[in-house]
Amino acid sequence: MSNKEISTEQAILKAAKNIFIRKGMEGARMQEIADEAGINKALLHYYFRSKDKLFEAIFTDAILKIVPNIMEMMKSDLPLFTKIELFTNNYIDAFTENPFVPGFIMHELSRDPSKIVNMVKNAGINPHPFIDQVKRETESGNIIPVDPYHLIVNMLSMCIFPFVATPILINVLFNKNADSYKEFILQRRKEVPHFIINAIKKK
Amino acid sequence: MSNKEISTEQAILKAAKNIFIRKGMEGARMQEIADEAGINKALLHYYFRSKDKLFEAIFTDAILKIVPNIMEMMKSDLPLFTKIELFTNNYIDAFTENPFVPGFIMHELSRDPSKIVNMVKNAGINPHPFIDQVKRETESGNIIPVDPYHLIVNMLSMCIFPFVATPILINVLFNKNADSYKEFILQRRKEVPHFIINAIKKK
DNA sequence: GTTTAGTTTAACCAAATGGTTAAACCAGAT
DNA sequence: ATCTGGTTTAACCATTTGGTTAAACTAAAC
Repeated sequence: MSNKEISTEQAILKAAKNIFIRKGMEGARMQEIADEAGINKALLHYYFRSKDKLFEAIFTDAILKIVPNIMEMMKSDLPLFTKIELFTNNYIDAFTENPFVPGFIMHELSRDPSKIVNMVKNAGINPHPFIDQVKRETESGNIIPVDPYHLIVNMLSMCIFPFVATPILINVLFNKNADSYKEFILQRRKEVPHFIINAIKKK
Repeated sequence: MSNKEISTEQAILKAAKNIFIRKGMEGARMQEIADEAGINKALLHYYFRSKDKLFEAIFTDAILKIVPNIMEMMKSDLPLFTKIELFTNNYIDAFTENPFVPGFIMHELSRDPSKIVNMVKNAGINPHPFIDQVKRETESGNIIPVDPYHLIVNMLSMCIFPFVATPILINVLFNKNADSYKEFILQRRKEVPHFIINAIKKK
């Protein structure tokens, strides 16, 4: 495997990522990807065999950017408020570094839900330790009572949605000021856990 | 315009809605829509001229299901906590009645952001009365200090995301139990404003 | 019955699409 | 120089796609 081969393959992956993110699986055209990679279209098939397989490579890479360490946090014995901070910070950090991922996954979620569902399940995500902990804290009277399922969904919502809705937020909320939006996203890291903890903290 | 014509047009719209929601604009095939409507494909062009125009009709209808009365709420003089309840309840009710809308809009948001941005702006959505109100309440010391932009985004996130992420939630959180998910969605109407108000209410 | 306007059909069209093929190219080894 | 294996190319392929066309159909009006 020569150095030149890695370069062509990487060029394809990079171009495919750009096009698939912008156009989705159905909207992306192999010729377009080849053009962006600066190669002959037949090479896409030489290296990746089919459009499906190329897409799979990009998509799997995207998913793997967010799933792995969430599990460790879910299983740990850390205090609830610390967990909430870790959970939200982990997600927001991962999305800040890879801002295309949430929109990409949500886009594919409507096109082919089973694939994403299987990948998330195969990653072994198990929310029950966290759910049990929220229940215990509620029963002990340590927090304002909250249904753990709603708490999880609220946390996910506030982490993911702002990245998915970027164009709307920039244009409607921030008057087309992308810098304001960036500043806003940086603040999310602190504001989201703060908001969530305030919602359940006894005073 | 005969009764028969309305029927063919409606059959097309109904079938197109189903297919566009499932497949998106790029993934939907005119022959497939025709098959589902039980008509000859040429009729799609006879009635709607092109795939774009047919899609436009479906999409505009979807957007109009959620935008209009949010404006009235934003401009009113109601107390902040009441507004939060109205805002979240309005959204959740609209999505409960039209569960395809959030996913459909999010899907199109990645494909063609400018269209959605323009539609939302043309609807005259102006968040500033609400933003000003949150600022006043914060300065008066009536609520826990919260940045109004983050508050708005949190509210939108918690209203919209659970509908977009339906397949993930049903399969990962609710063990494929669609009835549990439905129950969960019904609870959202009360849980979301409750959570939000708890987060900013002084105790 | 004929005429008319609207609706529908089957056949057709040109372009686009993902993919295939075989030859040319390249560089290292002999 | 030739051989070899890997890479790349241009041409080609069959199918699909959104759209067009002209004829057939339908029902109401006269």
